Amino acid sequence: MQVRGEEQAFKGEARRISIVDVAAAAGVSRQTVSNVINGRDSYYSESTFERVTAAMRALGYQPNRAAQTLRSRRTMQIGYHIFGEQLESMQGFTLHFLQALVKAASDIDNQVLVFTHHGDDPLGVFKDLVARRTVDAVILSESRIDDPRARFLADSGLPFACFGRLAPDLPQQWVDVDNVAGMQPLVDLLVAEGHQRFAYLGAEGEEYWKTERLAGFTTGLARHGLRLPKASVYRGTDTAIRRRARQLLTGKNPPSAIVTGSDSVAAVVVNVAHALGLKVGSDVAVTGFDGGAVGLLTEPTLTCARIPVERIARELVTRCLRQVEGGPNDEPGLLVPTEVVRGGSA
Amino acid sequence: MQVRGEEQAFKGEARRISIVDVAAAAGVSRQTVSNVINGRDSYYSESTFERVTAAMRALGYQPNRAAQTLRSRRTMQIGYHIFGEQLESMQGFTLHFLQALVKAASDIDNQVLVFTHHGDDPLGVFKDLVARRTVDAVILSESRIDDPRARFLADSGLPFACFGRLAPDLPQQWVDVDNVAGMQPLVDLLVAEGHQRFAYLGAEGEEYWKTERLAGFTTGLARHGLRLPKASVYRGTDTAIRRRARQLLTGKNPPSAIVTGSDSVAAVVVNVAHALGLKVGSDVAVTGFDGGAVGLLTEPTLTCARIPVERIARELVTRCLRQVEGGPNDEPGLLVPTEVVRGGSA
DNA sequence: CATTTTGCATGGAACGTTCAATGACATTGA
DNA sequence: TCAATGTCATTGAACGTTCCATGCAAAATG
Repeated sequence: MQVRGEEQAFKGEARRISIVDVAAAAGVSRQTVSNVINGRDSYYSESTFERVTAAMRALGYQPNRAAQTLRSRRTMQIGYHIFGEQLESMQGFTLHFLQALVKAASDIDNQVLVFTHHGDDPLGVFKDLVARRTVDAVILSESRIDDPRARFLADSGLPFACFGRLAPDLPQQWVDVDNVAGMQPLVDLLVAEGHQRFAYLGAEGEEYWKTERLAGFTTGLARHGLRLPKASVYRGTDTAIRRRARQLLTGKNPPSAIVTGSDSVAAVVVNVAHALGLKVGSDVAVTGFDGGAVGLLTEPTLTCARIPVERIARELVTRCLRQVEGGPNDEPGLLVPTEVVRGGSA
Repeated sequence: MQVRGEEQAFKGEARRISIVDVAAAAGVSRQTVSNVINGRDSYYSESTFERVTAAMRALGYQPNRAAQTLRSRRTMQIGYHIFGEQLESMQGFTLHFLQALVKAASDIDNQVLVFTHHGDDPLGVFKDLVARRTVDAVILSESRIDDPRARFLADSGLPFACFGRLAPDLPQQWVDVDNVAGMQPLVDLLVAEGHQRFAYLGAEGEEYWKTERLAGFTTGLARHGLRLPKASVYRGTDTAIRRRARQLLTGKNPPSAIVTGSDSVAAVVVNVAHALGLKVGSDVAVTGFDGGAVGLLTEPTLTCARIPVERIARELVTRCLRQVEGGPNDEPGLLVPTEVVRGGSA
């Protein structure tokens, strides 16, 4: 029926060493080893701890996840759901965040399972997830204010948290970047450098973060008593941005600083400036918003507001797991401040 | 010690319905239900199959993964390892492939766990993976000819497969795009359209696929008795590509078709052509190589050689799992042909 | 007819861990 | 002194499934 290889054969497989082997080696019981593993430190003495850990190391023992899960009902796995139809401009960022998430999870001994919907039923994946309990919690990316995925998970009782805003009746389960406040330190920096004439360029589209970043910039300027003329603000496609940047920089009374809504837009602007023979950083300042790989590939590197993906990932993971443990769940949604990355472009 | 929420409390939790509930409802034994679930069709009759499936549906039963894993030693999970330091240009593609992988895995009831190395020990993740058996197999991206990860996994006995080439002593475990042959149909297409003067632009770097695509293009031309002058070939950064494209298109005797090594390079070329007032597709033809989201965002959309990520993902998954099942493992590494996507750019 | 095979079904054991209850012994307090 | 408390450790049971061996009637075989 079932063809079998040589080394892989089910029976022939060397019996994996288990907790009882460790117990025997250390001269204690199963449960004591278990207690040591799970750090229930009031249940064992210093000396047994030493002996047990020594035995574990000596035998190269690692607890079996399936057995732990079966008994404790914790999978130590977190689901991460991404959309199928991601904008090209978002893909780099999504991967960047995914890495941070994997890191944050593994720091507390959890792993990340990736899901994406396919087929007609966008919630199908989640139904399965709920029924089989193959993850302890779920993290959603790009959540909208009224996200059907969040709604479904809330109803089903599976703990979750979102990267993005969420409806006010689910006030606890989201973490997002503070786009508005995030612009302030950049503005402060530019003003301190003596810049007076500003322009803003951003990607087209009605996503809230795009409008927020622009809003953050204008209020940031207002704090310094400066105002941004309508003509100095533009949002459009990459090509349009390119054209517009050239216009701005070659026009009379050009801006001394161009603030952008994302690193990729900033990269385009840097390119245009170069093409015009301008020295970015001295002739004209350019700032970005993201802090991913793009900003490191420009010449000079970008000065930008960096989205602290590590912090956000950590925050999402802990929020999820707090729910899993049934801990208090009364913290509000969280707006995380950005960090200023000082590159050479401003 | 451990604070508990109301609904989440461990004891208070409604007992999940298990295989014995289904067995009782259907009036058969545990084992029979198990046989039905696992499709061991020679062990049950048509009528019991009906009753059992009816009972499963009625109770909303889904087998518990942890219990299955514990007993059968199969996690139904595949690990996917990505590098931390991915080039910006690769990120979009990596995510694209990840989605295909998740799809391919879930089609055969498997899930994908993502790993990335962090810290000093790049193989640490894999050690853990091997010891805890939290996945049945691993898929590696961007494997090099002599990849230490592959070497380690081969030694440890954990089944794996790579997206990319691999050393000849591990001849079975890789799948890759046929970059050389992939260019041929594009060339055929362009020649059939009457193009005679070609140019090639590609990204800088020594990765084998970059040189292969260029090689594929020149041999493709050779088949039609055409030769590509040295001056018509260029590889460099985005900015350099932009400059070079402008040179080519504004020079005398400009190429009627510009073939590129990737969609993102093609997008840049399309941009330049637009800026020069040329109509892409009629004034000048441009082709890409990838078939991801980038090519759909240009105007017109790109004609390109599409990397069949779905096929590659499927192929990798089946190769892994065949090893897991101990089946024959004697197929050689696989070069997958590309598909031509006819956009408006050529 | 006796025997083997086939089709279908069953119950006990095991996978490796954590939960829950209990125990032995030393220390503290009245 | 005796009970109460605290510290450390142990044992039996359970989590929910699949493996393994076995059973039994009907069908096929010699």
